[in-house]
Amino acid sequence: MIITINDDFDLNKIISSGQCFRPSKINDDTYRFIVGKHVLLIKAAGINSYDVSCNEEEWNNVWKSYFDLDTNYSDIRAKIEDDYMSKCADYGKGIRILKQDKWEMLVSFIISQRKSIPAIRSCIEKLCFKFGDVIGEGIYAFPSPLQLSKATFDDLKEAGLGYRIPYIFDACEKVLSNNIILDEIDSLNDEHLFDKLKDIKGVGDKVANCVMLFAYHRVGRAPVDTWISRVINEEYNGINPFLAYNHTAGILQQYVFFFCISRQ
DNA sequence: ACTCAGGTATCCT
DNA sequence: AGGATACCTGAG
Repeated sequence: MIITINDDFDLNKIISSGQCFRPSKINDDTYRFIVGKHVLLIKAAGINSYDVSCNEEEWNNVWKSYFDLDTNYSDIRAKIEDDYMSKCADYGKGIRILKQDKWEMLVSFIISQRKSIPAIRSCIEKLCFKFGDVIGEGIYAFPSPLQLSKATFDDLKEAGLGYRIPYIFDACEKVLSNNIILDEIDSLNDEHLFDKLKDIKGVGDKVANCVMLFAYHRVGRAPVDTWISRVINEEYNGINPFLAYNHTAGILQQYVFFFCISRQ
């Protein structure tokens, strides 16, 4: 099926911007995304048009919101009045903030601490392969809380999780016991959601903000990692520029982050 | 062999 | 409250 997207949309930048770990480029022009048990193959098919492997119903019900297609990113870029931020936004034009699965983001960003992006990807794929459902030929879903909770300590050690293993078990336990209901806490305001996520072991400020931005779509949150911290110090005299952007801080953060990792 | 990676918990003051 | 330190493991 051919679909049309009239706003910023760059598949390569989206999967390279550090917000997701499983989506991949599977050949010269086709990209693969996975949401739950849905697998999407998508490739450019002309100006603003794309060839997608799903039908219209699935596109409307699953992928439109996943790609955040109701938000106008070119408008957001146009309103930036800060030179450094504008430079990053021009460079990152086409990035969108994906609306990803809450559990997957929680686990993924707990794993992400003190790991390189290739190492994070490798860990996550191992977990999917070992504990996730088969959803296609050689394609595995992200494991559910119950599926992950069945893993042994040694299983997770083999997957390369290291000292994060107890963090993952704590997340499983809190979710399975309904101590934290990931869908329900979506109704909380930013500060309360932030605190709730940080109740989970291994979730600090940065991970909580990433989960909020990439799963709960709290686009006002701008996670501060080593790259962003460096930018704050080197470009903004130690004063966090994202705090001034109430409702688009997270989007700008992605432009800046992508700019940084692309030029390392 | 060696450093560093999209941080966090813990232990200080 | 804020600073220092240890931490599993893989990629470069």
